Amino acid sequence: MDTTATIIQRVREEARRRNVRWTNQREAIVATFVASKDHLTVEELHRRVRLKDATVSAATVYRTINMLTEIGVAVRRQFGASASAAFECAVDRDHHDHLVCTICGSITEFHHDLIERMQVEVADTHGFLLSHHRMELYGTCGTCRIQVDPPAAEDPAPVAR
Amino acid sequence: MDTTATIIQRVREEARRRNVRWTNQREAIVATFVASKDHLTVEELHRRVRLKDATVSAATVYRTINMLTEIGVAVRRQFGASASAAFECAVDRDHHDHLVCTICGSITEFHHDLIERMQVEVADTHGFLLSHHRMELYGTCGTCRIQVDPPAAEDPAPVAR
DNA sequence: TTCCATGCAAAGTGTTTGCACCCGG
DNA sequence: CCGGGTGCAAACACTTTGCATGGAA
Repeated sequence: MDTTATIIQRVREEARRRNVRWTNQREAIVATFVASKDHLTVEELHRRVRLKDATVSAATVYRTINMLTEIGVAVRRQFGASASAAFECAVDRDHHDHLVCTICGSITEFHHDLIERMQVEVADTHGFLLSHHRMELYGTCGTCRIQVDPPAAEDPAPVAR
Repeated sequence: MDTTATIIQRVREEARRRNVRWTNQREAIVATFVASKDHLTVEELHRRVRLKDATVSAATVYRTINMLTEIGVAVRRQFGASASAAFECAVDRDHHDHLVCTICGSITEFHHDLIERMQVEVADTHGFLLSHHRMELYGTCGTCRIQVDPPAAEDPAPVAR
């Protein structure tokens, strides 16, 4: 089990190895990022970092998150048609895909080994050497289903599409 | 089997039903779009439309492709980290997912029923009511594998990047 | 002291929109 | 004619980048 501090330490060492300087801004950004367990947009990450150090600019957050993505500490995601990218910390995390609620936007992670194996098979069948994939399932989460679909539904069914 | 003309006719009727006017620009854009069997960006579609009618603006292509997407004639896709969206004609096409070659960018469509069923199952397990999904498999296509991985490689390997 | 990193603002990209004019129904 | 459609340019949202300055090593 890695504490936030341990992860930061690791990133710091990786940075040193690459002759990347360790600044206060990076410390603040990385600390905030690895402490966040959800999927963050740059804007949200910037907002949280500002609480610690109000001088950090958005440009630096972008530069830092890109650096973290390059060294494999962050993973970039792009959900739905949302314009902005979301990032999640990749340290000590296994590969997974996402279920996205189209009502409330909540994100649930899942891993399905058989699907993964079949994806390799599909790639194989078409002569592709699979390197990675992107799979997002969109729908209505349990909580929203209850609110959208009241228990005693007497309304005519909505037109399918 | 539907000819391009038949499809245009259908779109035209759908437009009339919605009190959407049929202009020369729309005729040109829709005709070009349904005749294209590949995945087009707006820029590429605009380029092709201009060959027929040089006065059509990009704004109109955006407005028209958005209209086509709304009425279900076009489907918007977003491959990889590419900034621009790709559109494909949805008329007379069944649902499918994509294999994308990360070397040459070629796109292969596929459908795997078992995967689809398991996706529903995954959603179910997490209390989600699945509405749609997005699945793209990235890798190296057969053609590129041969060129990237030459049978008898005598050249020094290029620096990875 | 040497460069990399930063903040700022400007530039870039892909897409949307306000507006005056145009034209299909 | 009437109201939606169009071209143009400006606005937009997100992200990157040039530049002068600042700070880590």
